[in-house]
Amino acid sequence: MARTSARSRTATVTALDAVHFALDRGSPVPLYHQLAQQLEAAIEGGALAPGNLLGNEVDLSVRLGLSRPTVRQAIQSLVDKGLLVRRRGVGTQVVHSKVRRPLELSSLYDDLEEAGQGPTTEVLRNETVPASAEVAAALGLPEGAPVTVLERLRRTHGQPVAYLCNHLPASLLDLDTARLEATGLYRLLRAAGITLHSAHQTVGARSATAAEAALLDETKGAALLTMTRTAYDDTGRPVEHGTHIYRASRYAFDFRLLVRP
Amino acid sequence: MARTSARSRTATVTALDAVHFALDRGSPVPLYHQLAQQLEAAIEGGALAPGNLLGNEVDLSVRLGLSRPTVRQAIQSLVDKGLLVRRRGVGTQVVHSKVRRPLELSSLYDDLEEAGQGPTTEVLRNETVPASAEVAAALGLPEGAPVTVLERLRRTHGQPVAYLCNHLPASLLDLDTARLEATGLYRLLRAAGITLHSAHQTVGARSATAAEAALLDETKGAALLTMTRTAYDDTGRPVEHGTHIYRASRYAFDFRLLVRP
DNA sequence: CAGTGGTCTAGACCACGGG
DNA sequence: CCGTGGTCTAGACCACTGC
Repeated sequence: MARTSARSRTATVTALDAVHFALDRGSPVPLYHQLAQQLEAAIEGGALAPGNLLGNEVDLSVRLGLSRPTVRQAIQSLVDKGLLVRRRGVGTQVVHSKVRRPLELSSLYDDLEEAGQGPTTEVLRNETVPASAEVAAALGLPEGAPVTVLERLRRTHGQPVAYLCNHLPASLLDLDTARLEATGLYRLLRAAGITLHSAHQTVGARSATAAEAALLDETKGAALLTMTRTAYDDTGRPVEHGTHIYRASRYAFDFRLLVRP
Repeated sequence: MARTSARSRTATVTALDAVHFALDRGSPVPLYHQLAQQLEAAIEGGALAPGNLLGNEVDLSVRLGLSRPTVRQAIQSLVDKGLLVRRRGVGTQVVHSKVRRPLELSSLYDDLEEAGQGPTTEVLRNETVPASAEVAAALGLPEGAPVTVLERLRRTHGQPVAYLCNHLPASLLDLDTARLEATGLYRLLRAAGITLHSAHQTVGARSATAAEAALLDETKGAALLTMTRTAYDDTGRPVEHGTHIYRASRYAFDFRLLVRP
């Protein structure tokens, strides 16, 4: 009884009290993930405004019928995503920034899985060749090993946007030209059971050569955005090495960073 | 007894067996973090080669005198850093890529906290002005609110590399010109107790105007790398908005991405 | 089938921050 | 001081993988 009155006395009213959570213990999706999704929905939907306290973890776990570590795991995943902030002695609150929708790092796909408009891809080249020294080094293969070389031209609204040149170990998969024109390379890799895990990128700029200008419908000397990337699968094996050239007048990289202390 | 023999029978010999771990329960640094650091050192030092299995978590926790969740937390932190991979039914192994040293995302600081060479910074401007519409929007302030505007020229080896223009809420802190020339803006922010948490960046390219060319010792029309960034502190409040211009001939962004499924 | 990581529980004590 | 998150324990059962 003393316990109960103490709890009700100290229980802080939070915006979370009004939110209903539906947890399905029979679902194959983990409880902490269900909770995280519903918390995220509450934040995105405005039920939890920026700066709102979440209320302490113990009360929340009691209310939800979960253990505290499980609740913590859910909250932690949102902290990792940058949606929540924890403060010792204070509580957990919703982050203040308004713009946080595309917080998932998408820059890996920015140029491959497009939003909205209708991008088209023309495959200029798709064949197997011996690896050059540079490609071999990037892919961790011996020089001369067979690699698939891919050259593509990407357009949006009929206008060229980017020239993409990629190299992959030939043993990895067969790339169908028709499929490549219909979808992105990364989708094909994923469909082949290859899950990307990390990538190393270098982004620079330079002036267009005459050939590049002709290909991209620019004038010679126009500013181009360049990117070279090596992507690794979840075991750390190099899977793809690409050299991309973008028309700076029609493309920019847009991404978010999370600083992990 | 049966237990013991069973365990020794099933215990897999791993490269980890040879590694000595020293855990200090009296230390203020958490056990899981001590373990993570020592595991990382073992990997970086080569005691654990790429592809090596770590051995199961239960055995490891017994050997270290820790609970399994604690060991898991240590391992998870290295998985998050991209050093380890977990596979159900298989085990935890060291990732294959050789190049993983600068896996911490450093691109936020690439241009502000330099490596090696001796960069110098010349402060061209450091004053308080009313916020323009664009700056006010980026910083979440009313238009006309006082902001500190900062213009700097960065050189390495005596050659200009970048022109940096930054805006900060004037209420945030006082920026000492002398200190700005001696260290980076982000170091000053950190020293003032402001911890950066996330940032939104846009990277593009364009041709130099005559004025930009003169400032950066380029020729008019030369390719420039541009970057605009808004940085947020750990509560999600905008802290800084910058527009930077880099000489593409002397600078490129180099960074790593981790794909979180 | 046996071994692995994946998830979850029900407690405990500590360190920090604010009133 | 008290409430918060931060850390840690000692178990449990499940799902997936590979043989």
